[in-house]
This record gives sequence, structure tokens and C-alpha cells, in this order.
Amino acid sequence: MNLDDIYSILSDYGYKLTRQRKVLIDIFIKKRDLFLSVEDIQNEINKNGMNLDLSTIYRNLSVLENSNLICKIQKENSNLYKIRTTKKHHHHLICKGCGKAVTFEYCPTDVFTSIAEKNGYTFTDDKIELYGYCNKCKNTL
Amino acid sequence: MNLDDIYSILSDYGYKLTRQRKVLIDIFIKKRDLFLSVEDIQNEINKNGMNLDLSTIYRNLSVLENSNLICKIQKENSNLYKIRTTKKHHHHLICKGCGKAVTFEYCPTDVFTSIAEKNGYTFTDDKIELYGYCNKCKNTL
DNA sequence: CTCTTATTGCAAATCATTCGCATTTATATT
DNA sequence: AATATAAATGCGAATGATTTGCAATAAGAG
Repeated sequence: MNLDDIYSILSDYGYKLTRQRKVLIDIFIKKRDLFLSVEDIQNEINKNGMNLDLSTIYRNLSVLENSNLICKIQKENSNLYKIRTTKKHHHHLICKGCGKAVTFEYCPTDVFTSIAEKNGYTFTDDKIELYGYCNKCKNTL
Repeated sequence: MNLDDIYSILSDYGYKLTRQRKVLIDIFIKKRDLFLSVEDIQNEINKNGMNLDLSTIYRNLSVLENSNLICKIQKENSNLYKIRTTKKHHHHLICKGCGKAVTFEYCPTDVFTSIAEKNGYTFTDDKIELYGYCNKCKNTL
């Protein structure tokens, strides 16, 4: 999935291609395997000598999420975002040191469904998050 | 695990047994299979004709969490809490309607470890959350 | 029963995120 | 290419969840 694909997905959803959206997308692509906080994103923008208002960043994170272009996970007190690199159902293994994530498709849905049914529940969705330390971070500890 | 066990665990951690802590624990026991929001907890307290300051509730949720007496999950904008009913490693299946939770011990740790190792990560911990609708709620939809 | 220290309640602060609104800009349409 | 129009931006202010400082209170050790 390249830049133009992303742009046309946004257009298909009826969103305009603004300068600030392009800036955001650039950052997500550059940091494609990291989960970024809003602060990380803002720092990255500033590093490029630009500035986007926080409300613009938040509004566009929603836009990108609605367009299924990014993944969101909830950290203690805030959210982290990463560009989606697959359209398939997937989960993440995340480095507690640097936020670097590995995407994987393993998911024992059949087991989950049976746990749900056994308890009289209708199963709708699952969340798996694995945590650890990546190669770099585990050697720095 | 009964009231006295809980009280002595708190004492062992060096925490005092205050009236407000007992009130909180009572509520968690009464609602033992529900994930409660802070608002839920406060409503329940008021229902009993009492009142605890929000800061007291929050501080004591930390105390109970540090003592491994409750589980916390993160909802969209806030946190939910439930009394721990097992000391073993476990996960939850949660009703999106009413918050009723089922605790289960299924966890493919070996698979998780191998996903991590395959990617050069050291595996430290996992989170699985299943969502659905419980018996009652699915019939109300 | 007294002393010491943790805990409480209150008010104010903080932090992430959202919202209202006037201005600007992307883009569909002349 | 110029224009119209609705969406998007930036700003400042609001919100909502949670935290903190502090003086008053209460638990529990001795």
C-alpha cells in the first residue's frame, strides 16, 4: 500500500486531501512499525519545522481510524496509533521499551467462540495484545 | 476468598482497614461478576445512603489494585474495575451490554512466546479481552 | 488511652481529548 | 482558470477522568 492508495482511500471515504493530512500520513509511513503517542506525532511534525494544532491532529486521527488506515491501542492514560499494514484481522506484539510493534494474524477464534458459547454469550470480538522487549531494547536494559 | 481474607491481605500490605475501604470492598463483592465504572461504584455507594469522595474512591482503587484484589480494564475514556476471583493468570469475556464478565484461564502462552522469539522479542506479558453479549443482553437487543 | 502516621474530604490542578466558531482551503462546477 | 460550497483548520475555551496539596480525622500499634 503506497501513498496514492492511501490518498484514494481517504477520497473514497469523502475526506479531502489536506496538507495537514498528508503530513500526518507521511509520519505514519516513516514510522510504520511504531505505535506513536499524540506527543510523538507532534514532536515529529515539529522536527520537520511544521506545526499542526492539537485539535487538527486529533480530528485527523479519527479520520484515519474511520478509514481503517491506522490502528489504535489504549495505553495507561492515552492512546497510541500506528499505520495499518494489513487489511486482515490481526493483533500486535509491542515493545514496552520503544513501542515497536510486530503484527501477527494468529487468533484462536474457534476457542474464543466456544468459551463464549459455553457461558451463554454471543461472541463478537477479541483483543489480544502481547508485550515484551524488542531486540534493541532488551540489550539496553 | 471471603471478607476476612481480603481484610487481612490489605493489612499484610500495610494498608489500614478504613470504613471507606470496607464500603468499596462490599460493593465489589456484591457485584462480583461485573466490571464497574467509577460512576457505577459511586451510584452504588449512594444507593446505600452513603457518600465517598471521588478522590477517596480513586485512591482506594489503586490500593486494591496494588494488593491484587481487583482487575482493571481500560474502556474508551475511562477504566472499569472488578474484584479478582482467582489468583491464577486469567482473562475476561465481557458483555458489551451490561459489563458482566466471565473469567477464563485459557491462554496459549507457548504460541505467544514463539511469536515473540521469532521476531527477536523477549515476551513478558499478554492481554486477551473477549467481547460479546451475555444471555440477558442478547435477548434485549 | 495516647501517639503517630495513614487516610480522608475538599478544592484546586492536571492531562488527554473535544468542541464552537470564524477563517481558510480543497475540490466540484461553471 | 475562476468561482462556489462544504469541509477542514486553528484558536481558545470546555469537558471529563483522574490526581494532588493540605488541613482535619481516624486506624491501630504500643
